[in-house]
Amino acid sequence: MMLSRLYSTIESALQEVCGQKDVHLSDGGSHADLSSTVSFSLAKKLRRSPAEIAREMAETLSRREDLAGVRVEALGPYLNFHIGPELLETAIIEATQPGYGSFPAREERVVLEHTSANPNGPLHVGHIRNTIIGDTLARCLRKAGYPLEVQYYVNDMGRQIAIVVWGFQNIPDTPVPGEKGDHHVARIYIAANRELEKRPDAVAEVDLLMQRVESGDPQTVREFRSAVTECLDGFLVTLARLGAKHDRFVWESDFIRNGDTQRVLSKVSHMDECHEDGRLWLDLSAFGFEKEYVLRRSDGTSVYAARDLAYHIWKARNFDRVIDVLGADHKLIGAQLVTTLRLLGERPPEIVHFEFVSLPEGSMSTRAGKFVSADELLDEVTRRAYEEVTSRRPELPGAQRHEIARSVALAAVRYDIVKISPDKSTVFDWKEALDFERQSGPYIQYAHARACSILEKAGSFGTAYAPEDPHEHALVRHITRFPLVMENVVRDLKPHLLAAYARELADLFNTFYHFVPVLKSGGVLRNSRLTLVLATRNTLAEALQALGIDPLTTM
RNA sequence: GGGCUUGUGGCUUAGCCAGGAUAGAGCGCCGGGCUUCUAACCCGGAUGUCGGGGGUUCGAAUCCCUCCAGGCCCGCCA
Repeated sequence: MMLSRLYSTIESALQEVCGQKDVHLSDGGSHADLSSTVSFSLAKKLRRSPAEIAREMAETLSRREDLAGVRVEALGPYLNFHIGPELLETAIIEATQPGYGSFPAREERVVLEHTSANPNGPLHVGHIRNTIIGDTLARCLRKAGYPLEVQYYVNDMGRQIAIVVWGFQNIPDTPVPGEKGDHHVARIYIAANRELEKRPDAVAEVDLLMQRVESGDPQTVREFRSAVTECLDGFLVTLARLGAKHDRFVWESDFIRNGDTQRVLSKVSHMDECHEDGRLWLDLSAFGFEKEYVLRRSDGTSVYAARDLAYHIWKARNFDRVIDVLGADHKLIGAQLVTTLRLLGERPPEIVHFEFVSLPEGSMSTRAGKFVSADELLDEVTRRAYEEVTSRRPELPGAQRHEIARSVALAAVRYDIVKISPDKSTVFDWKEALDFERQSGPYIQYAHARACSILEKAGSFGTAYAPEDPHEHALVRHITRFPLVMENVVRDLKPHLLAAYARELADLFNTFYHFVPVLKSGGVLRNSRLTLVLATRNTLAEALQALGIDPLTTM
């Protein structure tokens, strides 16, 4: 908080001094805490050299009361701001407190939808990119003080589900002992698709199921519900293993049953863009959409887009900020949805799109049975983590080794996914998934565990702030930036920024650890270093928790 | 064909929206470091036309145009 307030103080001081709004203020990199390149743009206006302007501005700014505690200096054309020791000391002490990086409670109610995979087979390594991005954002939003509800939108009446139901009716099913519901549903779904390819005539039976479920035929509704529930129960187990929790599961069919879909369709029918020719569709070509946005079929049944519209109107009216995490394949439909909601005068969602995860042999497909399931991934990574823990800490009891392995595996999986910017498509790689070294979740956990170990051995100590080593200063500087990073993550909805921050903090701590003795130092130096270790430990823990990773105290 | 998006050392990637100070990392490679607070660690080295070309600018990985390559989308599916 302190640093972000300082940022705006410096910004307005600069604006006053140079008389323009854009003051080119940015992170000072390795040169300073903050720096400005405004002298370049002033140089042209004033017809004087940038360095000269910077020097004068530095003098003026140095005399300002509101910048007390900040050292301003000109280095060539650059205007550098160095935050003074008193301010840093306050920030470091703040960083030792639980909840560092959190903000006071806010009024704005937020709803975040993530994962929402079709219940026709287990979550795979593509789906969990959605889960991990979504859950990390959820944790960050909560930490940032927002009242948040996390929702899973259950697509319980799509064609895929009709195929599953048809499969349960028509495919001989031999139970597999110990098989999870979602894997069972996938087995039926894959077999049903194969069968339907052989018997195209049976497709009409699937269509009939879809009509019956929309009209509310009790028997069909029960069969759909039962298939979906079986799959969803499997999802719940996987989601729990991933550390992700939804507050509410919203069933798509509810928006048919409660009349919302009908209501939105009748509202839409009065729009200028609306056309009815048996079907009901919107012409959004004025907004750059070539394709017709069909909402109701000629047989009278609604299309996914119509139910989605009803769902989003419901969210818009009950929350102040609506966030969806969706795959890149939903970009077009998402943009159409946003445009339509705007035309209807409803609050559109902020959509976080993530690009696809594919396998080395090509794209994943539940229908074709070509996917690596999240359960498989977690099992394998946990197995490897257990091997690793056992070879490093053979003296620990088995139960504890299993517990550490579980946490390490989750850290590896979550971090491996969240560290990559969502707009990069990726290829799933077992070697990378099983890597517990640098730029991994376990690496950051390890730094945390090391800090814990020092603090445990230290016993009680007095708080102090007297950094002298460059490694200490670097650590201090990074720790004080944490609240700014959290603010950026929830503003821009970019969880990978937090992943990068945590890894950098671990890097700096490990270097500090190597070069700077803590327990062996004495007097105020020892207390100062222990305070810094405590601040690091706490900041790492806060960041790890926001990433959904357990801050292990030993590993 | 049209739209969206990505292209940064051998591989993976940050930085790009809000243009500036030697383009950061990791893996792999080469060479070092455990009688010292947990070596899942640390230090040093080699490796870069920031996809190609043009433009804007005092200054471009970053902005604009264009071309090339990959991914996604373009259904009365979800």
